[in-house]
Amino acid sequence: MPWLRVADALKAPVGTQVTVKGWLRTRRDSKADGGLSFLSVHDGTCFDAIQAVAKAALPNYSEIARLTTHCAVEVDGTISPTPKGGNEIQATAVRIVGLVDDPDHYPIQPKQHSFEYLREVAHLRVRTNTFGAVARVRHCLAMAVHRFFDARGFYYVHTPIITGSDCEGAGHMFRVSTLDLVNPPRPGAAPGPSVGGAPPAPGAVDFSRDFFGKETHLTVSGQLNVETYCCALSRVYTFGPTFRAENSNTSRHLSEFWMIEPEVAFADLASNAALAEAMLKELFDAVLTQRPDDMAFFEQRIERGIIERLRGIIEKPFRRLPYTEAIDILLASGKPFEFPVKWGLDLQSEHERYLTEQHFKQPVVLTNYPKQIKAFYMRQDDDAPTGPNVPPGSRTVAAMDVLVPGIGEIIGGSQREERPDRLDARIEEMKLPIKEYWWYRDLRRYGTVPHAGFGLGFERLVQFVTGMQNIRDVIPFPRAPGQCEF
RNA sequence: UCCCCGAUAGCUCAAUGGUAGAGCGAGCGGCUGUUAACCGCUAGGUUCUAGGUUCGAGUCCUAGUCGGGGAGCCA
Repeated sequence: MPWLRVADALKAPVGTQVTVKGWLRTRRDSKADGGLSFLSVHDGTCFDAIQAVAKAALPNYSEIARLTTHCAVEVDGTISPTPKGGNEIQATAVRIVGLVDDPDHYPIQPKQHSFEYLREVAHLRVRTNTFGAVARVRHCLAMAVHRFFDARGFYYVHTPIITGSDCEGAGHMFRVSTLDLVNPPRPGAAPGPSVGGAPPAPGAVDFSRDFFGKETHLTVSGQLNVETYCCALSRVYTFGPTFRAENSNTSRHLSEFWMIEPEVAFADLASNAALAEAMLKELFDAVLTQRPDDMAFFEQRIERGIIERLRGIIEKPFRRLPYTEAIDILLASGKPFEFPVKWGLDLQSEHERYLTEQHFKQPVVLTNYPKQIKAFYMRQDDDAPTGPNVPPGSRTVAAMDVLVPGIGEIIGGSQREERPDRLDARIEEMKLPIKEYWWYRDLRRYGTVPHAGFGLGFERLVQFVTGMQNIRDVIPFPRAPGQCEF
């Protein structure tokens, strides 16, 4: 008999002889027709399980009648309609492949479990409805990302995970080292082979003897590297893991997460924002059309209205809003914010939430932030901002944040500073180690072009699409401070 | 990292400083084309960890670990 995925067996014509292989969700027994068991079998190929009907006449029925949740089985049988509509399998054979040992203590039971509990059994939680659905939606989004960029002539660039520059500028980094932590080499200590690099300061650890001959870390962003490929291939993107050693304990932060970073040559901030908007809309559309089964589940059990919200976002243009105007709106709102609203200060969560959830009720692209609160590589705007709330002498940069209701910042990006003198001036101003940026600055010396890009937090995207509240529940094995089991 | 809250059976939760309980799940039986099934019986506990107060601590105190909500850092 042909082995069908459960997704295909559910659509197969009545009368088809099939084999399905998978795991039991539940078993229910009946004494009707001389005794039968209903086995709900799923294999992860779609949200639904298929019901197999096993009659007492089967030679191994006494074993079948003892099957419990997540026992592995192979079922041969004939596709038939159920009395209530839909397909089921009239089993001619049920082969028991793997039993569940000690079902009383098996961590996953046919009942609602809290997400906090399931996180402690992350190796098994993917067998549940919710985490199976999250896994499929996550895959669907990842594939849609690649399709979106491929269709527009972007090249997928594998930027390095290990970085030798500690100047990527986005928070604390994880050290990568093969040195002996207990007794690291120091100058003046027992001599050993030096791999290379500058002589260390007295008393400091001698990283010239480390694996790469210098200090190395896990990357906090592929952007600086991908800019080099952008300045040769025109349209590129990275999609890979990113590491932040920050002590963040929130439902929106991970120590290890995946980020999508496109970079486009001969592009300005406006086209950057347009790309971000087109991408998000296409991703939402992909999930709605390709995973209606899983999205129906999220709609029903995780967040009411999520499907309509995504549809609404696809249909309406995003709101564009310069930072200066956002300040005007916040000041005019009369809301008693906990943190001050003042031109030059960064917006707090409560301010962003007011804009997306109350004032506009839709995604908002905030642009042209004060230069003092943004990164060194962002392009300095030629025009000075004007308005009643702008202090004299203020300057902005071509930065953008895409804010969405519920999550907040989902994308951060900018047009990059392509003018060598202006870039150097910013590096000096911010007292960054200019020597470390030698190859990044070379891009401005040799055939510089305006270019722009952004970073999309993949897990935040999955969160937004599914309505899952905690980011630790949209990545298979979350890494967070104090959390690296599995 | 900061503020607030929490941790008791496999899971979700009760228990005035004085004998540790229920529902679900599991095992056994009954009933039923069942599908959050239903009914009965049974088993199931180092009350997060380490100290302390007390005649006596699940309960009070201290510290830690982990989890939740909010904030910061950001994606």
